[in-house]
Amino acid sequence: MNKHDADKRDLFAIADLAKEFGISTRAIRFYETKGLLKPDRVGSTRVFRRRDRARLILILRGKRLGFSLRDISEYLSLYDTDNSRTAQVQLLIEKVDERLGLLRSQLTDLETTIAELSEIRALADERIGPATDIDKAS
Amino acid sequence: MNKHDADKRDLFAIADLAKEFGISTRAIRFYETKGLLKPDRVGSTRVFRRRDRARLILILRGKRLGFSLRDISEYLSLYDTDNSRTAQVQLLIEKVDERLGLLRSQLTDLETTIAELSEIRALADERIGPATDIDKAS
DNA sequence: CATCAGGTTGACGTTTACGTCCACGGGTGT
DNA sequence: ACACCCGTGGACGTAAACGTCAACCTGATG
Repeated sequence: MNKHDADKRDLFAIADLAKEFGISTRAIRFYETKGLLKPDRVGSTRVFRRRDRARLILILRGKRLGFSLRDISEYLSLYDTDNSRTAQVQLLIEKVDERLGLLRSQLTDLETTIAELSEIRALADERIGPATDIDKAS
Repeated sequence: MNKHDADKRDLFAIADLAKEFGISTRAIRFYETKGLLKPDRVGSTRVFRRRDRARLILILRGKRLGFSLRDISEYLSLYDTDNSRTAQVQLLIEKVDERLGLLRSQLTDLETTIAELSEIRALADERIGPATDIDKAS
C-alpha cells in the first residue's frame, strides 16, 4: 500500500533497516562483523538488498525465540545451502533435523507454560467475577 | 519407580538438585541471590523443599524459552500470588495476559520457523531420494 | 564556503549469567 | 588426630551482544 513498501524495494541504507525493524545501526554492523549479513558496499557505505533484509528478518525472529547469534548463523546457513548441488545433503538433513528437534521441544515447553498461565488467569478471572450478560451489555 | 523418586521426597541438598537438573551448584546459588529461590537453612547450609524444586523447574523451562532471569522472576511471582486474597486481582490478570501475549507470539514465530525448516528438509530429502520400500526393508 | 546530516572504523564500557578460585567450617571414617 | 568430602561466601574472570563515545570522511544545501 505504501509508496515506499519495503518489500518491493531492492536497496536499503543501514538506517532504513534500523528504523524499519526498530534496532540500532550499531546492531546491524555488529551482525555483519559476525558474518550474519554481507551487504554490498559503495565506497565504504553499506548497501543492503532484499536478500540481506530477508536474513535480518530471520535473525530477529531467531532472537525473539532466544537463540544466540551463533545459533542463528548456523540456522541461516541452512537456508543458504544450495540444496540441489550440495555434496552433503545428508549432513544438511541432519542439521535441519537437529534444529527441528530443538524447536519442537521449545514448542512443548511453550504450550505447557501457556496452559499453566491460562489456568492461573482463569482462577483470577473467577475471583473478580465472571463476565455476566449484564456486564457484556453495559 | 525409583526408590529415590525425586518427586516424592521433600528435602534436597544443593548438590541433589544440581545433579538432577544438570546444572552447577554455583548457578543455583546465583538464582538464590537473584531471589528466584528461597531455600530454608540449617545453620548456613541450604535445604531445598518441593516448592523450591518446583520453582527451579520453572526457571529452567523459562531459560530454555530464552527468557532472562528477571523475566522469569516476574513470571514466578504470577504463580506465587495468592489469587484468592489479592487485593489487585485485576493487576494479576493484566500481567498474566501480557505474558500470555508474549508467549503466543513466540508460538507463532516457532510454528513459522518449524514450517520453513520442514520445507527445507523435504527438499533435501527429495534430493537424496525418498524412502522406498526397499530402503525400509533393508 | 560553511555547515550539517548520515556514514565509517576503533576503542572502550556495560549487563547478564554464570565459571573459577579461594580460604574457611563442619561432619565422618579410620 | 588427620584426611576427606561437602557446603559457604567473596572476589575475580569471562563470553555475548550490543551501547557509547571519538575522530574521521563524505555529499548535499543555503
